[in-house]
Amino acid sequence: MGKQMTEMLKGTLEGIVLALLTGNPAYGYEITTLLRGQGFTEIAEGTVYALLVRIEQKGLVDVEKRPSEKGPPRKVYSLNEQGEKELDEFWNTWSFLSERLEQLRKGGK
Amino acid sequence: MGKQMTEMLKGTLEGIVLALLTGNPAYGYEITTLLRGQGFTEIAEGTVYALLVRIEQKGLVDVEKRPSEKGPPRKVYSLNEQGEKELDEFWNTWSFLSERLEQLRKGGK
DNA sequence: TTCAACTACTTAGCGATACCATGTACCAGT
DNA sequence: ACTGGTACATGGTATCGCTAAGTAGTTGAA
Repeated sequence: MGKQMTEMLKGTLEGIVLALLTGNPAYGYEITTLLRGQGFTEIAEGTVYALLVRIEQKGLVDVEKRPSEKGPPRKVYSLNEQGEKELDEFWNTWSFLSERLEQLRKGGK
Repeated sequence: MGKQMTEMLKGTLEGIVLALLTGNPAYGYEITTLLRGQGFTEIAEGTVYALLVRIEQKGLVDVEKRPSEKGPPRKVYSLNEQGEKELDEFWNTWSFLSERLEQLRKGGK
């Protein structure tokens, strides 16, 4: 999708992942394929893992290590209370930006 | 609005400014106050000027220097053809991201 | 058994962008 | 002379996504 998308994902990708995790614990590789399946075909694997490290360090998710049948053990991430709070704020920020942009698109000054 | 907004503006602020400039040439200081008036109260002045330098170097805008009655001369930016093309692409990228996010918000997997 | 392919996670270095802080400069009113 | 509004510029910082490469375990085909 190119450079524009790369820049636009900054700040939103984290929210996207948090949203994916709500009521649906998942591990890195799974999240990457999920994202790709939703059209983010060019998401770099390393990006997702780095993001997961970040949100873990920020205390937004709980982590549990589980064995896999076909590869190294998985690190399963689940959204915790603080993560839900962060996600709420994300949606607020997103809504604000989204509304401004839609207004601009309609030619609203 | 905080750190979340700062990150989210990366990639979108440029589009916002390009959108503001469509059919409406403006100078830096004016753009800054316009943005603040539209709710982006925390936009740093330096950010806008740096962005304007950037889009000028990318050839998205034409610049004209005009004297001001109350201060140093203004640099008036107007969107050119290439800028309109870039703005189109911006809206495409934005639409894609926006749709994905709205789907996520509705709980769509 | 060796090798490719898939699963699964990690990390060092890079580029782009917004922010902070500060500085320059011009003008008006007090 | 000083303050405040107008107008632009810049050097350094932090964040975040990408690139590229590596480590490791499993499976199945050659």
